[in-house]
Amino acid sequence: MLTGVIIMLTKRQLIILQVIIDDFIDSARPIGSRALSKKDNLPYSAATIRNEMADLEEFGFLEKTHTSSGRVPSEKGYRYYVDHLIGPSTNQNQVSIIKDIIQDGFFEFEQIVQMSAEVLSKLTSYTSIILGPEMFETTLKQIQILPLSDHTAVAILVTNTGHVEHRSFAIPEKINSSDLEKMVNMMNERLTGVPIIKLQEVLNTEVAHLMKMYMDDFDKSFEYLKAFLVNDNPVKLYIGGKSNILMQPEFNDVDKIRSFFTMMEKEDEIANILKNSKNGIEVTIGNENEVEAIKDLSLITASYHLNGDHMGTIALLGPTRMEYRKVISLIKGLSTEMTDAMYMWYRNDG
Amino acid sequence: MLTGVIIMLTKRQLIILQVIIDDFIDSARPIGSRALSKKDNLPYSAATIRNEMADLEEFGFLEKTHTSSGRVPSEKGYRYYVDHLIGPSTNQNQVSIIKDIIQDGFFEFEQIVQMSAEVLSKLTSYTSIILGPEMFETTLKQIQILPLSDHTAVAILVTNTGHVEHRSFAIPEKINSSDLEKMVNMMNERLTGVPIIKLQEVLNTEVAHLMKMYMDDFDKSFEYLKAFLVNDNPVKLYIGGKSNILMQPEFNDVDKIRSFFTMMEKEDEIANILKNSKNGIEVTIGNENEVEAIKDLSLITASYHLNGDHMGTIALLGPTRMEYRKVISLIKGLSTEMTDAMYMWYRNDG
DNA sequence: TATTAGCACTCAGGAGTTAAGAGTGCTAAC
DNA sequence: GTTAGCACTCTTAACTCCTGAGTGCTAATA
Repeated sequence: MLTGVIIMLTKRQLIILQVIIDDFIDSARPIGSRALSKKDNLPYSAATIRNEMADLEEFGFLEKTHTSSGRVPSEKGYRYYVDHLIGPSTNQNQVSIIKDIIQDGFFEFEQIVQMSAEVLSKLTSYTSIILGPEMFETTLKQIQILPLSDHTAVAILVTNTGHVEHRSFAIPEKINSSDLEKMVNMMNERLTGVPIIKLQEVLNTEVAHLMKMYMDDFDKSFEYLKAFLVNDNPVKLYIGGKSNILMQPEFNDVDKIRSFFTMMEKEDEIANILKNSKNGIEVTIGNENEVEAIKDLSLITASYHLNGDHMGTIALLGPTRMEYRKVISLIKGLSTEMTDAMYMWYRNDG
Repeated sequence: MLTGVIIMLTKRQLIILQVIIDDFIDSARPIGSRALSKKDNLPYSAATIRNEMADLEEFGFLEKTHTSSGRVPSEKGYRYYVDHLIGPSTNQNQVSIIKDIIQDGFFEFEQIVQMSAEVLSKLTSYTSIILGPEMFETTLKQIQILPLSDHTAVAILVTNTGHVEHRSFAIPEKINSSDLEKMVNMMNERLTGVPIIKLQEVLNTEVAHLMKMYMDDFDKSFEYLKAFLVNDNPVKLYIGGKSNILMQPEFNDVDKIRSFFTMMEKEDEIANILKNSKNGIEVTIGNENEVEAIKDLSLITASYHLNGDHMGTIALLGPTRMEYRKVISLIKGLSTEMTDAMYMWYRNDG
């Protein structure tokens, strides 16, 4: 394989490479010169194509599975294909499915994300992963504590984005309902409008000493409440179509399936991969991935934004033999939609 | 195979049957007379055991995979094993793992159920499914509508069990915030304490005409609100360890894996199976299952209760070669715990 | 009479062989 | 520069052979 050299492909080589990759993406089977020469858009003899294929292999764009097999795209081949051979394709009507969901307006952002992940995986038959959104701009709207019985209550937290979290807890013996009410009022006074990521700070400085006045066994309850308010892992991962990959012929092997599912269970690791993705759309093919577990898969990521700040990441995970053209346009569309949706949500921030 | 006859097994046959099934549950491999005769608890020659095995096969408790293979338990064999050969086993320390979670008191019932499902599947390496709880005794505690911006708001519904649901929606143009407030007050007045399953009725009769007074484009908003309050599918399914079955050697075949995951996606169907399960613990082995998709699996179900009313079902789905002894005691323990937990939650119903 | 040893028989599964088919690389002709 | 032709390679599936595990039956044994 020639490396470190700028490779100029002839027009014919470009066409042949494209046809081979398109065919392989479609069929998942190696293709030979004879079969290629029969295709309408390739009016060359098998021998000519064989020569070109030999060159393309020398350049590193194609591979053989064994000495006398047909050719298969290499990772470098996919890279070239993604970078140079796929023009802009508009899956406008597919994007509009997602657009409709988002613009319905009746859904909370979280639901939108979940539904987008599911639609995305259904449209592509790959596994979709959406990270986010980050909470930079999210502020606390209201805290409410609602007694359920003499000794239990549910705490409800609402953000300006319509995100709701809640947790049940036991009311400490010494606290009566009027104490509780005062406490909540006090917290709302101090915490409303505070960005979620700053909650911990404000809680520790401003609120802690006030709380002490109301509660005798302050420590335990405060710690508990803090754990509720200050979520360690505020950025959520939405996964759609985990079992879609079972439809892909490359997962015809039980071990591969096993290792895929094992990998998908490590949500932290996946979140990390997505967090580190750059702005804009990014395609990482096979061994280009740094994480061992997905070195035989391709990952497409795109970010969505708010006022230029990176808010989250949309991703699709599939075999290296991926329908890049379709997938890229779809993800581009979705990230635009989600950026718009973010803007809509935060626009009239009360 | 002899059927319709009461079969009396000799003591030795019972022991042999038990050892064979125990061994197969452990190893998943057919076992032959020679290997059996070497076991400590079977001081008989291979020939003797062969004769007994032939009888057990004639009775229908054992099968051969081919003419000269070792024996494997038949479904009838498992049935006999479950009904007569497994004494009470107490996995007390395993049950206590779940007990600790439940009794922590800090979790909402829903979380408890989710965690139980996960622990159950982890302890067993099978897939756990928990249905419920039913809402017979659940009543509405509070409705709240919190404006997020000029034209969006989030509605929050809390039940007496600490269950919280919420949904964002667009505020109709013509409604101002004081209208909204009145409306919510009115709904709380009328709906607090109403059982969730009767919400629809009360909404249609008592609340509908009152609402009309406040809202001009009443219909759309009312319908939307109703859809939120009256959840079509109030009984939820919690699934744990979906990919656990990949560890089972019987799922060494991609097609089986595929059909399993396809089946698991049909949550309605699964919910139906569990809904129709009887009170108490129930073991359904292979073809005893009426649903086609699980005819080569075993399902163990147990119900949990409140004041004698069936509230929900705990289930484990695994290969017919299941660790029945362990699993049954575990599920028994869990259903007791969950019944207790239900009682705790509803005890001080405010 | 119940148990056991012995032996012929069966079958699954792995190793080895063969044949067909798809595809290649090279050479020579166009 | 392109193409036809041909020898060669390698996979895959089908077939055969062989071994080992296990059985059923019969006759000997306790």
